[in-house]
Amino acid sequence: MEPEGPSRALVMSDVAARAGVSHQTVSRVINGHPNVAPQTRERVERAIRELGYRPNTAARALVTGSTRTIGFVTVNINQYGPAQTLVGLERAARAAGYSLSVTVLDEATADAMRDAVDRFVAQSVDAVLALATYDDAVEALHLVHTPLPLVTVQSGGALEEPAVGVDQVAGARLATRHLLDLGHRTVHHVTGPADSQEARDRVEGWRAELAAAGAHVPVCLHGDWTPSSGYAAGRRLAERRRAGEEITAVFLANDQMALGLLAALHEEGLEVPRDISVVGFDDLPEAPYLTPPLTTVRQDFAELGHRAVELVLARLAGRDLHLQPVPTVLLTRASSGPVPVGRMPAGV
Amino acid sequence: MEPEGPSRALVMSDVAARAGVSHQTVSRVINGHPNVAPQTRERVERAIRELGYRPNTAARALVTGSTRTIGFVTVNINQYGPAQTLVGLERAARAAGYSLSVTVLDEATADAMRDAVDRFVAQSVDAVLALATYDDAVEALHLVHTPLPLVTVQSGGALEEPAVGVDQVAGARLATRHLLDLGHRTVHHVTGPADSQEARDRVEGWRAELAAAGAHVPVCLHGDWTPSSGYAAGRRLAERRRAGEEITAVFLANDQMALGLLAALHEEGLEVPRDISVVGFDDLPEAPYLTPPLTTVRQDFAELGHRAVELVLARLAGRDLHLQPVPTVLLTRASSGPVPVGRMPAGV
DNA sequence: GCCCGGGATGTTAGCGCTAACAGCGGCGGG
DNA sequence: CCCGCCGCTGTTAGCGCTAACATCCCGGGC
Repeated sequence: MEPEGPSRALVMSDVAARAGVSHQTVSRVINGHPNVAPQTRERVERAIRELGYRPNTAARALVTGSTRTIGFVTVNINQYGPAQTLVGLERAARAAGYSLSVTVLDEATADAMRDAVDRFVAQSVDAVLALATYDDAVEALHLVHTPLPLVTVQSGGALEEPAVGVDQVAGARLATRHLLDLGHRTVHHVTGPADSQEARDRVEGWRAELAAAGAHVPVCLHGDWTPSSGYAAGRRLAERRRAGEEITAVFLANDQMALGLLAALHEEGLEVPRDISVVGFDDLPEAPYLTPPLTTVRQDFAELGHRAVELVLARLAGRDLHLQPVPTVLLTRASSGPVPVGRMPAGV
Repeated sequence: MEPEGPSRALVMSDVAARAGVSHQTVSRVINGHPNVAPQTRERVERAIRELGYRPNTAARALVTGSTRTIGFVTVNINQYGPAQTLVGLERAARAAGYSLSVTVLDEATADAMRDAVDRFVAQSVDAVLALATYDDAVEALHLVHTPLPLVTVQSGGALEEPAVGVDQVAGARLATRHLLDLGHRTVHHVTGPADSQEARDRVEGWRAELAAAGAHVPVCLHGDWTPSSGYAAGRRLAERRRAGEEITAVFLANDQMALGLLAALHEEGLEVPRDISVVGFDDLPEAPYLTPPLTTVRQDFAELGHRAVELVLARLAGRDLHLQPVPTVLLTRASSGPVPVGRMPAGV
């Protein structure tokens, strides 16, 4: 007879009434406190189930100060890496009972970063995860004065603050070593943007491996992650090759640039890997279907997300954790091959 | 002398004290209520600025019942489309003063979908946005009984519930018409997965345009968005062509498949566009750098996100809005060209 | 048999904010 | 000259929950 529609949100005392206990006992059951009689606990749990009760997070957040939400701020989510990182993080956060609130920065300036973190603070997230591959972003993060734990993902470099990342240096060494093993006397490199720590780490790995092998370290070509810049690099390399320089292997800081480079080499009449071997970084879904299929380095984003959340949880618990960088895997495909005898250009 | 560190969160009464008013007046200023003397308003605003005060969203949410958060649930964020949609949504939501809480489904099952929406309900988001390109997801959404407004993005088809989407049919017609205009007698089509409404819409557009032109409608080849399936389609088309079938133009439901198809045609010794013209859908960043650069259809994801949020806001305000689908643009590049005379295969 | 300790439960007081109402002046009209 | 209304501001009462304290009851030790 009473006009009780499906509306009028359920609250804790509704459950309490049905179970014949006080709302505080319901709270205790929900939060898994000890000192609740097994029989009472069962009764409350049944009431919760029957009513389909869900605690109000806002009220809980107000009193505990914790929203069980992690803020994630990033730029360039349309890039493969960041998108995958987001997926990995969300999955790991969800598994840990947290939800993820996302902000995609329009630009990696200190102001935008500070604003994003500010909004997260106001939103009372428990922690902030920042994908900080760009220096601007990293710097901005340093300037942000926040009472909450901040964990940077993929910031690489000198890590004073808690951070997780993929071992870019090792990945680059893997790629370079692979090419040297194939018999190339040296390996050329097309970098990512200079203000990206990731890009610099890949340069470092490439250089280290060449040095370790006693190989000549050529001057880098500079790219900016885009296929367009890879295309330009391809043109320039072809030209230098025509001028007599020995160029038989190229390692590019990402697959998108490799794609552009392949297009340029093709137009220049150079064949891959017969004339030049090409190795990329990222393992885009399309990498196996390029012409030719691209040898590349894969990063484990699921693992990265997992460790990032683990680190956040540790910080939240007051523990300090020191995590190793996530390892990478080399995927050998047709774009890299041995230097054919007699195919060397005119020589020095 | 007092031990006041940078901590101890700022609350409204701190601002009130500094401005010499009551906390309620501060609240009024923040929420833009009328009936506050200009001078008082100014004093309060200054205090807010000086203190760097930000209202606590949990407390506000508790009393207003609104968290100013929108939940977004999606699958396959590593695909270009979904990732771009996310970016568009986040931007639009932020502009409207909302934040976006993201869930990436592992699989598009009803259970997973219901679970995600449930979590959003518990989180008291104000509305749920669902990227529902797959039937499973759409069905799951229908089953979800939720007290909050639910807006589907890109679900296409018969829209009973509020939804926004890109005009897939028109996009596919654009692509098909372009190829017919180039002189091709008909256009072959490689579809996306059968359980994707988007994919079916593209089929429909392709078929409609062929029918309108009185052209023969060939049997579709079936793909699943992956480069791999495009590659397989390319092999089959090449074979059928060798068998004497007239195949001079292909429209693929996305760029990734087009990429795979280009690789297959290349291996088969077929030249694009001399032997076969190819048109994709999506305009991936790498599309201009494929061999040859890919003619494709671009969707406006920023606009899509904008309209989705607009629709959510309208629903929240109790208004009902009927939005037109977002238009698409054809980008003509080198992969599509006229049918060269005398290049026709042996004929029927 | 009485007192004490501790497990199980209930009661109370906020968390920081907004909405509703109360109060308090000043100005215009009767 | 006084009343009433209105524009501005302050006061009070929750929103739904958890933490701290209060209460009750039962069993064991002296």
